[in-house]
Formats: sequence, structure tokens, C-alpha cells
Amino acid sequence: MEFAERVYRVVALIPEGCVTNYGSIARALGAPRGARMVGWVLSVAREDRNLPAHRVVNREGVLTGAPHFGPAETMKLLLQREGVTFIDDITVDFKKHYWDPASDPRVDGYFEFRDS
DNA sequence: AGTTTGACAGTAT
DNA sequence: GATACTGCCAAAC
Repeated sequence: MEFAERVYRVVALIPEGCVTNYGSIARALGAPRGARMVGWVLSVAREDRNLPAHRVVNREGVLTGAPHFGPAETMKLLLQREGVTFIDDITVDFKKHYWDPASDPRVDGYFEFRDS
């Protein structure tokens, strides 16, 4: 299975009102040092995938990908609409809303068929 | 085919 | 703690 597809699947599992970071996703996929690749995948991802990509922020909780959501502030609004709180204009309360992909049993299955 | 550039993160200083 | 440095690897040039 392709790396990009695995990323899509994990992102799709992020619960509403939660956020996670790039490194955690990479780790959950068995690519501990692939944080930048995850970012790259999301940057080329189309919006037609219904992916909650706005729930992915960097490790500090900063909305580094906001520019990719069209108008500035769009990403922030999407999160606020789900109940995510901010500590400043571009930073979410990361500790409070953090969701670890590796902690979700559904993600474990993705290790099984990873290659190609 | 070599270089640059990312929606990053971990370690070292 | 706050920077600085380094690894990561797929694309576009």
C-alpha cells in the first residue's frame, strides 16, 4: 500500500474536536522519521477526499497548514466549530485536544499490509 | 542527474 | 528554556 494512502486512512480516523501532529501520524505508520512526508502528502491531497486534514497541526499546536485551506482563518474556523480551543490566533490548545493515532486500535491493522 | 524545497521533529548546544 | 543543526524522502525544476 502506498504511503499516501496510509496517511489518508489515519487522518480519516481523527475524532472530531481533536488534533494530532505530523510526527505521530508518521510513527503510527511505521515511519518514525517521516513527519515531513506526511506534511507533503497532505499538501498535495485534494479536498475531494473528505479528509479532516484541518485536525493535523505541528507539534507545537500551530496551524502551519492553514494557507492550504483557501482563505486565511478557514482552518481555524473549522476547528473552532468542532470545539477546539485556541491559545492564540494560530495555535490550538494542543495538550487538551491531542489524539495519538497509535493509541487507536484501528490503526494497528495498517502495519499488516504495508509495503509495495 | 544534482539541487532545492517543503503542512516536521528529535537531538544537541 | 531557546535556538541551531540534522535526518527525512518525494516532487518539481
